[in-house]
Amino acid sequence: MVPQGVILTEDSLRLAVNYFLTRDSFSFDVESSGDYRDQPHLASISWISLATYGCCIVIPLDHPIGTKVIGTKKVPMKYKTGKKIGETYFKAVPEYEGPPEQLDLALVFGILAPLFSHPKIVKTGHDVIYDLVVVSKYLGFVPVPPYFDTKIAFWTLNENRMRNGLKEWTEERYDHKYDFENVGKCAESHPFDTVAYYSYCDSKFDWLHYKWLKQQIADQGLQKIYDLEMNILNVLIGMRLSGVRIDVEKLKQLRADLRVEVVQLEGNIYAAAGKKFNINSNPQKQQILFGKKSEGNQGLKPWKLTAKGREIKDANGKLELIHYSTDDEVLASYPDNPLAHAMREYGDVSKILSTYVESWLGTEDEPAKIYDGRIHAGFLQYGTVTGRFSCRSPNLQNLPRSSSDMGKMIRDVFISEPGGKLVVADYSQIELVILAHYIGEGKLYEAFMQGIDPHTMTAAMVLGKDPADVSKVERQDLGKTLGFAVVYGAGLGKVASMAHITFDEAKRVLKTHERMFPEIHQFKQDVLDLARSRQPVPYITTLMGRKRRVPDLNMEDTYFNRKYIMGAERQTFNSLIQGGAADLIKLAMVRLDATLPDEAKLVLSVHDELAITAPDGMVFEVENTVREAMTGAGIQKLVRVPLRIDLHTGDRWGDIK
DNA sequence: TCGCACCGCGCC
DNA sequence: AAAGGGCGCGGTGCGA
Repeated sequence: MVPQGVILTEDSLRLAVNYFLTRDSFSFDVESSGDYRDQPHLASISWISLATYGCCIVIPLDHPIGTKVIGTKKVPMKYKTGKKIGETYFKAVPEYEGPPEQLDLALVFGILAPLFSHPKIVKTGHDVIYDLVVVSKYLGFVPVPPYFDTKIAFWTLNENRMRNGLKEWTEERYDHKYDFENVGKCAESHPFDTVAYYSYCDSKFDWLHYKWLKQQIADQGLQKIYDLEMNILNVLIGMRLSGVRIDVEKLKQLRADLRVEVVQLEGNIYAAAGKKFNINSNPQKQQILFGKKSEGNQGLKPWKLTAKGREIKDANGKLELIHYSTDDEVLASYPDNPLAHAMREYGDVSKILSTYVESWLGTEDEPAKIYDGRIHAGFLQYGTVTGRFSCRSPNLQNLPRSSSDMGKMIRDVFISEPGGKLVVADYSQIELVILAHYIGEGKLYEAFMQGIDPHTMTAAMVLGKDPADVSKVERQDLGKTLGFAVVYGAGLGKVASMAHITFDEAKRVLKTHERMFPEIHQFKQDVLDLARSRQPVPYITTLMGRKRRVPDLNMEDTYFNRKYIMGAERQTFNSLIQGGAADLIKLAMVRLDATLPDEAKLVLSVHDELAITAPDGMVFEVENTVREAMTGAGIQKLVRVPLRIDLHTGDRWGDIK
């Protein structure tokens, strides 16, 4: 007889695990507790549940309370952040009986170990990387692949759907709701039986979804891309566990310096405005900049609408000051206004201080994002519609670039492991490589084959010059801008402002581009036609078979729909390119993980860039491994244009580039 | 008090 | 005539 439900004895646990060991797959889920539940490498585990064919067990490990209410007690009131409101405010909460005696944690993981180390049994979960990282700590090893992730599977099947949570899908597919109190957020405060049922359902339904998803992935031709995603899980677990090392002292010094600077810049603003106001408030900025001079404001003429403002204008609504933008482009358009100037200076520094310094170091209310001298950011596979990773807690994919002073200071805080170096490699022109790969013969392709910089080639063709005669500015303004225009679908206005030319000039430039690169424009049209030929929902597939569905491509062509259709066309084409680049970097990561020496670690992935920390004595070996992983034959075979990387090695991220 | 919309902005 | 693809996050201000 195989046990079911709550497991409180060693015998029943052993019986259950013996049964699980005879199956080919199981799903599992952990409930964590403590202050670090959003940091899986630190989280404490209080429950674990497992489900497979005909069996679902729930193992409480450290639940503090029972089920029966025996009275009420008063506890200090707290904000959701965990901070106490004060010593004098209390609220009454139910008091529960003591919990049943629970199995010893070490014993449980000792018994579960053969299951998690089994090389044939699939371990599945919902956002399973979290659970895999949590149990790694208790098992003493990272669970052995193969893995399956139901969240990533749902996303692979429909990357546009925003709500891919286990709860949403369980309600949708089984019309079953089991979480009425957000138990997962704070399991330890809920009665024993409630958590037991919750944990049971998490595993049980994950298991049911798994069986369905597995088939769907295969049926929809997505096996190859899904396998790639699953192969990366192991890499991401490693990145999450090791994190990236931070020079905390340097960061604290930077905080001190920037705080002083921000105070000074605030003072400049108040002086220029002639009064104090909240500089971070847009409405107040709009009032002061654009309000009447006679009322003590600057009386500047607003000219750029915000997104909301454009919407209102389109609907013939009434425009007010709050619908006009105060962004940097606008501020820069008043070069003679001291307040606008002061605001620009302040914006730079305060943004960097709050986003990259204060929030990492933490405040009284917000916990720091640095633990043990490392940042353990989360790289999410299901975070984008194109197949790229997103990154959060904190986002390490949007640090200011080291070409600016501020960016250099921030990136200098990222350091290698002691006695090692950071090796950073990025693909050069990856998006244009993919474009040229698809188009084949043509000037862009030729440029790559001859080793000519593609932006230079673009500028040369549009200007009717030899590439050797193209100036730096022409390459940057014209070549690069047109590259963006192609890949992102930029319009006239954007091209004009990016290339620093007039509207009419932009029009001519785009016309010339179309004449000189007809194959690019033809290819765009072909991509859209192919996508539209797929019905009921149009889609494209990337280099490795990833799908991007674009329902709006189907909209009826009316005046009002026009902008949505054109937006959908830009998304479609960009997804082909951006998604292909994502395929390549993900494949490179898998290849790298398989060949990198144990002493070196992949620590960052930023779209087309990888960073690895390597011991001093192994730098040369690691560099070669990275080069082979990113450009070797096994990956080069995917594109007919040579893949190239720029590779740099240094002590700090800021040293590089 | 909190969740959300909105703005603005950092990156590729 | 006009059209910027993909993210996460900090801050403000509003309304539930």
